[in-house]
Amino acid sequence: MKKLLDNLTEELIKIFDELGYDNKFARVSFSNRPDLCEFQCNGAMALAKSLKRPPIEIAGEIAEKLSGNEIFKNVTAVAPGFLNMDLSDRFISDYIREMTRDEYRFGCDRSTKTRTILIDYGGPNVAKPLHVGHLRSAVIGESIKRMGIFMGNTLIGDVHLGDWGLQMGLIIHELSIRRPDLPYFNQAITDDYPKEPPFTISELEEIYPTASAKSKEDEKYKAKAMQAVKDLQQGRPGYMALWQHIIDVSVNDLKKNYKRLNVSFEVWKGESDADPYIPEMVRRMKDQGFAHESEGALVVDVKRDDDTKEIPPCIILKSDGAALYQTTDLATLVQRENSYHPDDIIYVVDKRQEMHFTQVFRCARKTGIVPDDTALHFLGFGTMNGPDGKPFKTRDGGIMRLENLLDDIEDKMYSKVSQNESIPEDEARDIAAKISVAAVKYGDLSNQASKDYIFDPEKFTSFEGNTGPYILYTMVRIKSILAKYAEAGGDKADVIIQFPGSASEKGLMLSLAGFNGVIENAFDELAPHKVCAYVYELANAFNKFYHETKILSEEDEDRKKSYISLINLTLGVLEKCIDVLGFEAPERM
RNA sequence: GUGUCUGUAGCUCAGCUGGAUAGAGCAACGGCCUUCUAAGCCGUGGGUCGGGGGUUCGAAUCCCUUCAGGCACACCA
Repeated sequence: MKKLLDNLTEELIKIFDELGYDNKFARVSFSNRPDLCEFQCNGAMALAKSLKRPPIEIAGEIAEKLSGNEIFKNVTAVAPGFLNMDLSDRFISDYIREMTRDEYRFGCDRSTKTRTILIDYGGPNVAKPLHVGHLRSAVIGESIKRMGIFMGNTLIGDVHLGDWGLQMGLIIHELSIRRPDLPYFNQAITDDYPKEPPFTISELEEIYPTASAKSKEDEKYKAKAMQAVKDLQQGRPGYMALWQHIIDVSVNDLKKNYKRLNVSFEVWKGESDADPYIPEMVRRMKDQGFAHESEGALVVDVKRDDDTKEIPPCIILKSDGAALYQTTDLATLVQRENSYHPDDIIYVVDKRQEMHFTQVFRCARKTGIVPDDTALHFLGFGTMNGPDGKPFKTRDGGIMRLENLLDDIEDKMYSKVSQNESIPEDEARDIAAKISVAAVKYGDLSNQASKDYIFDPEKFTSFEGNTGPYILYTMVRIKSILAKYAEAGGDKADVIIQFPGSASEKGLMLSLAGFNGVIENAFDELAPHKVCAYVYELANAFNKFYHETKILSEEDEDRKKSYISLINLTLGVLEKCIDVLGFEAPERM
């Protein structure tokens, strides 16, 4: 379905062409002065100079041509040269009616060329709990993934686990001290290891930091851990089996935590999956002359003449011959190219890693790991700060677990929801969980991803104004009306859309009509906050309409049906929007 | 030091492919529940858009400069 503004712009283009004016100035936009008009075109002012005529005259000429047009009404030229116009009642109601016929997409067409897009938005380490630092990547990435799918693309979300390297050696070594009796450490045994893991997730979460601390104080301990890594990489059976247990236990726990946030991944690949590609990749880089030695390390130069700053070379192998994280990320690209041939790869990672990815991207292009027609996107997000403006911490300054953060928010929500005594406890728990997710995700997503933002639990749980709960509340109101309508024997599928009967009704219609443009634009720009802004505007438009309009007590049956159709569409669009943002609304609250 | 991002109401943030009187929310103050959920709606007060130049008919938006803050700058990830 053609976007509203495109429809209008096309009308203007016709006029501009007739008059012989450059039609690039014909663009129509939503008015920035809703008190004066609904839409505007500023082209006359831009044209004035080249035409050497007063802008108001040009605008007047266009307005003249538009009189009698079926799409517009109240077209006026205003000093110094604005062209103001409103939409005809017929056009807007026709447009809305067409939206209601498209009950899954609401007039938002799929992209003309659909792509396979790989999105990397997890990055948790195994054996370590998710903490607040993992929140943004998960929330933003999930939303972009959902937008991409809605636009008709194939999206592959990859969690990209940190499941390789020293951390694994540390755990294995620490475990070998605590439980030397385990069969994994007995080299005589090479098969038939126990199916059950020898630890729980909480034990694992304690072992790792303990081992990490020991390794920093004790050189010998560290050396042994590094030896364990080497043995693991060479495929020592006991270690491989143990490693698999660590992964399984961790992944299980991670899935549980992500699920709470409505976040899921299509693939659970990790650094270990990239590891086998490293030797071949490095050899090719050497053979093809891309890599050379510098200060003992193997590097690929990635600087360019137009750089505004010095971009250091991309290190492929350290001077001791070991791979490092750039190597792993490059090998991951080899693996992704191999497995999926994506058209786009999007990294949703902390913006502090921008330099690293600049190097990796350039190196991947230069060495042909990634073909020229594969787009690499770096979507860097800012830091989540506490109310004090500094990185979010627990009360005593430690790292806050994501789980604990969500528990806190959920408890506060529950105490609020449970004040409504008509709601049984189970349902109240469920509602509180839904509102919490909405509060947290909307609070995050409504900020531009690239900026730092302040996460204030008090603010997020008070939920008045521009918040997730406000959106949910609006939706619950609509659901409640629709339920009562159905109880009284009405059928919301019986769609009638009449001409708008009030300013607030037309306002709601205009807001609804913007849906397809907003989603398309938000995905193009990888900007979920634009969906939030839209959802808020739409909820406002509905609440204003709701306040002024008695829907169920309307006596004119057709009028009532029209209202029902309109609010049903509103609910559908809101549901689609929050689905794309990654949360859902309860039936009541 | 170099680069980069940010600076908009008391607070938290939109707006930044240049357009009319710079918008929301919170906080403050004042209205609106015998009627579809008041977690709502309506209104009032609150701004040198960090400062200074420039381009333009027109600048929060583009350019230059300056101040303040964050972040990154090859063998950690």
